[in-house]
Amino acid sequence: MSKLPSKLPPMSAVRVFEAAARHQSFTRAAEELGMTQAAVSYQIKILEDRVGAPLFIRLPRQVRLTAKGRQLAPAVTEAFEALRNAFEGVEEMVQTVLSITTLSTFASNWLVPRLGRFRQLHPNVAVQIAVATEIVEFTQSEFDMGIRSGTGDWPGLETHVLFPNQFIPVCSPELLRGVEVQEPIDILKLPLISPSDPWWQDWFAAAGVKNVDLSRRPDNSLGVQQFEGMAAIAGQGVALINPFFFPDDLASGRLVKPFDLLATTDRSYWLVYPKARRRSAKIEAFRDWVLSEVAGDSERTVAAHVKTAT
Amino acid sequence: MSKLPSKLPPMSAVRVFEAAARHQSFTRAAEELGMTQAAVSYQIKILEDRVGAPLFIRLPRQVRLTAKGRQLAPAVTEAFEALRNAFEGVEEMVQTVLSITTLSTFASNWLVPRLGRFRQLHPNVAVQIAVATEIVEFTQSEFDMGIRSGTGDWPGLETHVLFPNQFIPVCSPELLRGVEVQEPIDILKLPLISPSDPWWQDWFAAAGVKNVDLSRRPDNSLGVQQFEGMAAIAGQGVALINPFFFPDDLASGRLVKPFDLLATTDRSYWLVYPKARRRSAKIEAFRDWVLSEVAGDSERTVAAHVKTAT
DNA sequence: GGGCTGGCATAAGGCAGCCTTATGGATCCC
DNA sequence: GGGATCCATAAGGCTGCCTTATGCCAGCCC
Repeated sequence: MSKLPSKLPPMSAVRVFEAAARHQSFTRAAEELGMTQAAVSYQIKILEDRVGAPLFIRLPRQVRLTAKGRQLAPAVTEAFEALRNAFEGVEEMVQTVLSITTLSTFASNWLVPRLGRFRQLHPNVAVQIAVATEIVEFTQSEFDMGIRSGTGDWPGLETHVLFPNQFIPVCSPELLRGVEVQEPIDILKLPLISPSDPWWQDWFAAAGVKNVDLSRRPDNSLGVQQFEGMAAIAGQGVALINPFFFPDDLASGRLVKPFDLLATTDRSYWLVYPKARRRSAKIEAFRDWVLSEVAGDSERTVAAHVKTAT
Repeated sequence: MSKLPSKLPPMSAVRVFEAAARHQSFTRAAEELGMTQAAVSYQIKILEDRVGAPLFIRLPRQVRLTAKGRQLAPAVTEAFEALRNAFEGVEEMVQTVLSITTLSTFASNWLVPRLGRFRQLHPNVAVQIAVATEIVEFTQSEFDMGIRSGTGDWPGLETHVLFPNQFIPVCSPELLRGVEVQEPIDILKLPLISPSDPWWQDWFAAAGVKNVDLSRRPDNSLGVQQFEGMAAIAGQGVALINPFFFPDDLASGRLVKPFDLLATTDRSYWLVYPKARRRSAKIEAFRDWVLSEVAGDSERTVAAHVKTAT
């Protein structure tokens, strides 16, 4: 006798009732719902049994709501209208909002500067960018896509490689003035922005310089390539950066490469998203756009190399 | 691209989502809905596929709504609340309102005078009485029960006989004053309330009086036994009435029976209702009460006969 | 008035969707 | 570290729902 939430009747039957009440006709309700008239009749009967009273009076060639039916119909229609609105709102959000988790420098030095072009291509998609320093699990977050650095073996994810994780020392042209830098080892004459960055060891190794001890150098480590690049541009020292992130600064000469030697790694930057959602229109759109931008980068890089070669 | 009403997702899944969102837990939602946790997980996944985005983030030992889920949950809960209210309202109406179609005299001279006792027995049931002169089809109306006169062969209906349709001439004692009424045929010395009533023929036949011509008498026919009884009480003539309808008037002597001869018919009064709804509590209550009242009538009738016999 | 049409009811039958059981993984807690 | 809690997933069975087919009833039209 307590106030049990009085189990709701089967929702499928309620939905059929709603349509039938609106149309005052089982046949037309069946059409709207894409099922047969017999199915509507069946579902209405289910509901009437459940409620314990007829909801329609069966007249020749038509049905009419009973008092109980009339009491029920407006509330049910209203409730379904609310549900429809709610789901439409969410579905619009699903289609138009694309949230992506990225790495800091990728966001600031690659993605954000280009986003305007994506907006022009897809004005109906709003991109929400979240910067994360650690890899974000899709199962434990609500991002649609992600930019990651790694080797690309993430089970369950669709992956697209963007460009390699490679490093080259850069600095401002002013920093080199008056300093003789002929061999890679000469770099050590200059201040390093992040001497504790392990990739320095790799670069020196690639340059044939062994046993470099950087541990005693003052560590100004900024942690984020973007800031290291900015520090280098400001003449504060030599930074080890990924040239993909500083194309304009390299092209304009704000940053110069004392040596054309790249330290490569086994890691790359990847665009990833859950395999299960690879069919989503907004995800396809963003993926295609990112890949086309990357392709443009490569062309420009090739062009730059050609120019350098001449 | 037009504004299609964007098909709603399966309602069963929505209902599960509503409970899960409220509890922030699949397990507790399953308990509420009386199903297993696996079923909840399954239905949520259905809905997420349908919506195209996750609605819950799966965290260790708990789930949390995503932004989309949070957008959806309140509206869905509200809609279901409205549905619950609507169905509760109707169900209360179903349980507490009993509508019955009756014959006019049965209502005025039998049912209404006794209804107070039913109300005392079942204060939570409100009886709505509708008087109809013709038989009302249950399939084309919304009555719970009916009082009918007939032979009781109505397919699909549960029937309970109440009392026979039988007739006896009655009049006010004043009408007999100074008139010699020894034999049935003497009735003809008195004015008849409804001489065109065919049952008069049957009564005279039962009394052994043949070929009575009442066609030339003025027809004051009132059509309704109740009124005919009232006219008789007022001394306007002899009425042919069913004694079950005038127990008090007969007991008090406001109406007297010149002869103790009943004209019987093959018809009776019946309490009927659709077989399909025979389990309804209010119907059972009303049926039991009516039958007990009828049983009381019979006892009183027997008592009266005994008294007459002594 | 007889055929035709439109609308709902009902029976039979088949398939799919839903639910259950069982298990595994992950984390929290004692 | 072991147990408990909570969710995901696979396998499998059953039931519920939908379809097809048919019937009935009443109105309509020629």
